[in-house]
Amino acid sequence: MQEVQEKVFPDEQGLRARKRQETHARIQAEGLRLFIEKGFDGATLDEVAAAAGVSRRTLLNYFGSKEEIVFSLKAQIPEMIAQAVAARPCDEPLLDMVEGGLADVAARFQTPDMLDLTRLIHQTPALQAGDHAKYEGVERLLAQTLAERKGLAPDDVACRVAAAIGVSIMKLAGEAWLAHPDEGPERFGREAFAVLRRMAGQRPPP
Amino acid sequence: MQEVQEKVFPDEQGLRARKRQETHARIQAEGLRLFIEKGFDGATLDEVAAAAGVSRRTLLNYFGSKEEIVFSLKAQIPEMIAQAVAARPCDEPLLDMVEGGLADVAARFQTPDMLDLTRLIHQTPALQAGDHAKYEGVERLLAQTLAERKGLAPDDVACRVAAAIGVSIMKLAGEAWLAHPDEGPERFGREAFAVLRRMAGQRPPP
DNA sequence: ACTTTTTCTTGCACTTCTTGCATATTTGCA
DNA sequence: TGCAAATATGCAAGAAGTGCAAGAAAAAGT
Repeated sequence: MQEVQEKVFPDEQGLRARKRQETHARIQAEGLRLFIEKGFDGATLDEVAAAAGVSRRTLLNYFGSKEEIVFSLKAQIPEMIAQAVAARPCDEPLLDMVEGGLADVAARFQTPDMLDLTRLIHQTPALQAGDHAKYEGVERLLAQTLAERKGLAPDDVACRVAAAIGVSIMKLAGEAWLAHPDEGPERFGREAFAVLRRMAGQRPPP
Repeated sequence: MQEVQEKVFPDEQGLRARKRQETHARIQAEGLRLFIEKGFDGATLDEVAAAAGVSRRTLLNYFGSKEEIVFSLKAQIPEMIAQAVAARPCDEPLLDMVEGGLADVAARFQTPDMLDLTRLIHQTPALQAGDHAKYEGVERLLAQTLAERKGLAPDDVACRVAAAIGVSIMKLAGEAWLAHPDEGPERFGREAFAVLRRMAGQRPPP
C-alpha cells in the first residue's frame, strides 16, 4: 500500500493522457511542416504519419481528416472570441462589443506560426473552403454570445448581423495581414469598422 | 453542290454543341435529383453517371468534381449580381447600391428548385464549405464592381467592406428563407440592412 | 462522297482519402 | 500480478479524382 511518490510530475494526470497529447502535437507539427514544405496536396497522409511516428490509421484516429490537422491549430479561436466578447461591459453598443472582442483576440494571434498557417490556407482551395465553413461556426457562436450578453433572443437579428459583420471584417483583416505581414490584422480591422460606421451612418437621400 | 435545306433548325450552331448542352443539363438534373433523394454522400458518381447515360469519366470531364454538379446551378449568380449593381445610379450610397442590387437578384431566385438546392447545401457539410468558398468569389467580384462604378481603387476599403456586408446578409437571408420558405429571402435582407444602419449609426458614448 | 482532322467519349490503371472491423499492444487499476 | 479498458495497427473495401491512350462521332476539307 505504498502510495508514496506515485507521481513524479503531479500535473500530468497519467501516462496515457500525456502520450496522447504528445502524439497529437507531433502530428500537428509534422503535418504543418510538411504541408508548408510540399503543399497541402503535395504531402500525403502516409508521409505525415511516418514523420510523426504513427500509422496512417492512427493518425486518422486522432484527426478524422487531413484538413483537421490544419484546422486544429485554430480550434481555440471560437472559444476565445466568445470569452473576449463576454468580458465586455454589457451596456456597450453591439458593434463596439464585436470590434473590441475581435481586436483582443486578433492581437493574441499575431505569431509567425499563425501567419504561416494563414498563408497555407489561402494557398490551398480545399483549405479555404473549410476555413470559411469554420468561420460560420464562429459567427454562430458570436451571435449567441452577444444575445446572451444583451439578454436578447438567441436568434435576434441585430446580434446575427453584428456577428456576421464582425466575422466578415475578421476575414478581410486576415487577407490584409497576408499582404502586409509587418502590420498585423488589427489596424485594418479598426479601419474597416470605422469605414463601416461612416458608411452606414449616412442616411440615403430622400 | 446542293446547299439547300442544309439546316432545318437554323438557331442550333451544330449538333456537337447541342449534344454537349443536353448532356450537361442531364447530368445536372439527374445529379440534383439523386442528391436530394439519397443525400449528397449517399449517391455515388457512378449512379449519377448511369442515370445521365454517360460514363463516370465523361461526367468528371463535364464537371471536374462532384461538388461542381451542385454549384453549377448557382454559377450565374455572381455575374447577375455584378450586373444588377452596375445598373444602379452611381451617385447612390455604397450600401444602397449593394442592398438594391442584391434584392434584385434575390427576387429572381425564389424558385422551388433553388429552395431545394439551398436545402441540400445546408444539409451537407462538404457542400456548405464549398458554398462559402463560392461566396468569397461573389464578394470579390462585388467589391470590384462597386469600385469601378464609383471610380475608386480596386482594393478600396469601403467597397470591400460594403461587399462583405452584402454577402454576409445574403447568407443570413438564405438561412432565413429555409426557416420560412413562404416569405422569401428579401424581407429578411431588408430588415437586416435596416438593423445595420441603425446599429452603425449610433456612435459609441465618449 | 470520301478522307482527314478535330473533338468527344470511354475504359483502364493508379493514387489518395476515408471508414469499418478484427486483432494486437499498452496502460490503468484492484 | 492479472484483469479490464483504452489505444494502436493492419487489412480490406469504397469512393473521388487524374492521366493516358484507344475508339467513336462530328466537322471540315477536297
